[in-house]
Amino acid sequence: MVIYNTLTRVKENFEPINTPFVGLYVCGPTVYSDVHLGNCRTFISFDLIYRYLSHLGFKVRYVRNITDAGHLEGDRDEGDDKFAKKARLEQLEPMEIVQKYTLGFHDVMRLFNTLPPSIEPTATGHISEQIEMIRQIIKNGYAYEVDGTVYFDVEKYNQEYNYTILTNRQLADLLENTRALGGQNEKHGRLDFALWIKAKPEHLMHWPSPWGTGFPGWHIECSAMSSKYLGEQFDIHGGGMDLAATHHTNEIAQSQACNHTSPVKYWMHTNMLTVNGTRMSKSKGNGFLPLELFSGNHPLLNHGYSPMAVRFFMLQAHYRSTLDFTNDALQASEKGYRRLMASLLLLEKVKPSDRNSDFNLDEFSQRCYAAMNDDFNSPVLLAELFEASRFINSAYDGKADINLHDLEILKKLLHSFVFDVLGLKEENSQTEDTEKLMELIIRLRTEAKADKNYATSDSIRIALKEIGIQLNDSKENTSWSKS
RNA sequence: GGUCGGGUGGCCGAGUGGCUAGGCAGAGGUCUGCAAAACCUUUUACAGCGGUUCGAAUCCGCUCCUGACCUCCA
Repeated sequence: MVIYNTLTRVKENFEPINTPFVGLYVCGPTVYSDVHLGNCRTFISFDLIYRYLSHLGFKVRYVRNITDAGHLEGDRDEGDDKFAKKARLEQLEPMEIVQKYTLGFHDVMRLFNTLPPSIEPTATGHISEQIEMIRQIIKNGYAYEVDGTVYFDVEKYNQEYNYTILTNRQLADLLENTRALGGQNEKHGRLDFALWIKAKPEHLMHWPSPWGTGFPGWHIECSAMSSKYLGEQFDIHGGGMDLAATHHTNEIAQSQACNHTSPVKYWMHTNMLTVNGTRMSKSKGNGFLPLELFSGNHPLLNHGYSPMAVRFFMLQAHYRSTLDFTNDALQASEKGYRRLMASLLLLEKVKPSDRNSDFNLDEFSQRCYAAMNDDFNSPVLLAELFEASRFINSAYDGKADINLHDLEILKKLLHSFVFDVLGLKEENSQTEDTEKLMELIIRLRTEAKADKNYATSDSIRIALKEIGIQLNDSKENTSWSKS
């Protein structure tokens, strides 16, 4: 299996540090507002990665943090804490904000059928670990304190290590291009960033520390928590591409400065979700909320899309490509998703043949694994699955053969890839009452049709269509589905 | 300005030297009281110019367009 490593900018063979164990750390959300769809894409991408690694038999410890403290507005190191600011706005305690949006995040993740991480640590729950790490960095000579605030000394660090290793930029260029930002008069260097920030009296969230009362800088939490749960060196660290240049660059620097080891073997970055070609982001205000998407309550949407249709939409693009979010594209995915699921249902009804199978299962299986082994290429996997889908439909029609042995293998294989690896699931969970009511309505309509009372049968069909129920007439019977 | 990507058929989106990606839409067909749904078959492509090669969407050069990061964001 190969994984594209941002660190080296090539696909590398995946060899865990301590196989079969795999340490996977993903930067989670900052829970001061609703997660938007772009955030979800990253977590769905890493859900796929987590699922596939597990499917291959790796024992994965998946750590995804919750940032619930210390995340500043802008890069002004004397800025407001995002939680405190939002809390004042909503007249709530900061931890109420954290609780509200953490629960909302989990709800959305559940709807998208993502597996929960093995550990979901919070920044506020690891203040002492962060303080300890900062102390060690100061002790090692890569940070300094100014009036209760601790800064990381980037230029000092860069004398011994390569600060810009992840983005391959020149430090000199960065120095030239850095704007005049807050806290500059305290900092020794323009690129220095805060590890610990002195709390002003009005700050709601603060903790005691060797440097006085304050709160941690954004980047230190991930360094502290990843090393605590995965060790000083672990296999995979992931996040959105937007985090690479600043957050992840600083994480590497902090860990190196603290432990003198490169913390991560494979850095993986997911690309952005775009709307009309522009990145979906909180600050631009062009973000979709998942619930708007599910309900269709948004000016850009014709109707609501189910979580699985959206998940399918995201899986149809590779995680390192930008993905453009349009109504047409979603509609296409919705239909494709239904088609795939329909053929899986049909597979259960395929009758095994005595003759040789017309489907080469070995080759099919190999192609599926080859797709995923090539840096988790889910679009190619889906293309393979649609080949199987076409075969299933033919076999169901009696136009192709599959023997009992192969049929069982095919079922197992498809279930593994569709449900376990891609994390898709059947959504048509109807209540018993609905099921019985629909049986009744369909029976009445069938009777009307038998009497050639087409006015009645057609009006039933049209009325159901209007409330979103599609009747599917076939030779033998009538079934229904949500349209 | 610096760094790194991308430009693929009506839309989305894979593919990195020769072999139909796939999905949706369109067209034709099967089925049907009509229709829808479903299924089957199927047309349209690699931004432009030049080069390397027996052969390039794929490698190289130039041009144009475009995105991300460099400032909080997955």
